[in-house]
Amino acid sequence: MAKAVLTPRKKTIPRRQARGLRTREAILARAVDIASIQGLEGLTVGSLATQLKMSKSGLFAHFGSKEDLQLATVELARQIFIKKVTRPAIAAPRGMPRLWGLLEYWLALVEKRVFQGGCFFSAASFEFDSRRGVVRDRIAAIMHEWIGAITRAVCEAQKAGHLDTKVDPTRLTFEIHGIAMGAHWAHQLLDDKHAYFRARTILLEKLRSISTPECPHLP
Amino acid sequence: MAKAVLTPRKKTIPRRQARGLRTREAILARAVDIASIQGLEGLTVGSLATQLKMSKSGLFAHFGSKEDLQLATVELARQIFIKKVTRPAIAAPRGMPRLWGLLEYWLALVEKRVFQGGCFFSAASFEFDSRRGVVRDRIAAIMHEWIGAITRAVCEAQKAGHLDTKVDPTRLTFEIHGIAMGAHWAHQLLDDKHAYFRARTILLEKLRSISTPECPHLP
DNA sequence: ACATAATACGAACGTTCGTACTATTTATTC
DNA sequence: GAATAAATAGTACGAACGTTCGTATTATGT
Repeated sequence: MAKAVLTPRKKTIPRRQARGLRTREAILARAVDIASIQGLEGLTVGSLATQLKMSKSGLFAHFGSKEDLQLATVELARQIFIKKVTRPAIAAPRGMPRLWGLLEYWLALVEKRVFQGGCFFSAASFEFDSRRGVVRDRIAAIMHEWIGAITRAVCEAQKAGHLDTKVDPTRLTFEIHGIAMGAHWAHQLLDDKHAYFRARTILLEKLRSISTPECPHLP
Repeated sequence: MAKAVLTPRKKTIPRRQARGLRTREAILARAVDIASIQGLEGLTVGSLATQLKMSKSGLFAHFGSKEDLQLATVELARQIFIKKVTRPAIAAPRGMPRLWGLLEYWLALVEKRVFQGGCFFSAASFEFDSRRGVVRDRIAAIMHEWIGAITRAVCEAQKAGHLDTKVDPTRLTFEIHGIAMGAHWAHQLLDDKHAYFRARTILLEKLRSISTPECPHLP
């Protein structure tokens, strides 16, 4: 249970080359899915090795510790999130279109089951929110990043004259984020088939109700 | 790993008496706290026994299996939730006061850290939403119950003439629930000190905006 | 009081956990 | 093609996992 927190990491991991990097990728790809289903603690070296038809030791050699594996898994999940949500959204012009892009791609991410077990970060958030250590810190940092991205999009929408400047960006972000997370929850746990439709409707109406006449068309 | 799903539970647990029930209560009280921090899977027989200065076997004798322990833990969490949220809220008169009571007591529950690790059911929801089995089913059923309670309160508020009858109760519940869950998330993971204040403000303004002139005073 | 049942314990089961050390196989480099 | 380094496998470890069993201790009912 108590990790060797004091002993500095000794294990030397060789500088990986093409092949090593490929297997590492394969491992982490699987790890992200397992973690999204079983949680980052439920993600075990043994099950991961079995599923990939590798030996435990061969797999483990790619990481210095389980904590490293968790960290790397979180990192890949972040990359996927950026690729599927943040980046496509940034392709849209600053202002309301970009803000809506963030939300739409986020909802689509979970709806399309890019992570087998629903929203990776919602699950990880609630799994680690009462723990300590680098994994929790990293998850929290990424979520700060995400909240920051939404808040920034709101501010830009105000600067672009698409959104009423009287609304508090932090507060709006809070609302938006809660509703989207509620959609994930209702969809995953309660099998609410209309969860995403409802979330979209609510978010769209919310945004419309505070948008200016100059705001570009919303879907 | 693979549970004996087919074999019916054989283990005979004696009909508990005063003493047995007392220790069982003590076990479960601790279990709820551990589970709210470490999750229902992270809740282990060994750690539970150590913390209670009991033997593993003596503790385990109170339950037929770990699954039973988890189930009993969930059940106690539900009782606590009912005691601290549902029941006090029902003391308020039907309509808007009762609806607001549900929300206020719910937020207070987590703010006052009744469960050491934040919101027990939000954590359990995201931990089990991609699994199968009786534990998941029970959690989902309890959450359905809870959503039902809010929805009913909304309907009553409409019948009482406190709330605009044009609003869709299911949809309003969806919104409300998302925002409250977002508050738990922001508070627990991001250490957002204003999370509950913000959530209250948002919920109150939301309710005010759709309340009728006949609606009793909101806080 | 004595018999019966409830309660708790200690020890052990087989399994899996994360991790470490040593081989062996597979690439790369000279 | 031999030397070197990377990549995987093999084996073993101590601890913890859930669970079972036999036994001692405590309470209850007669």
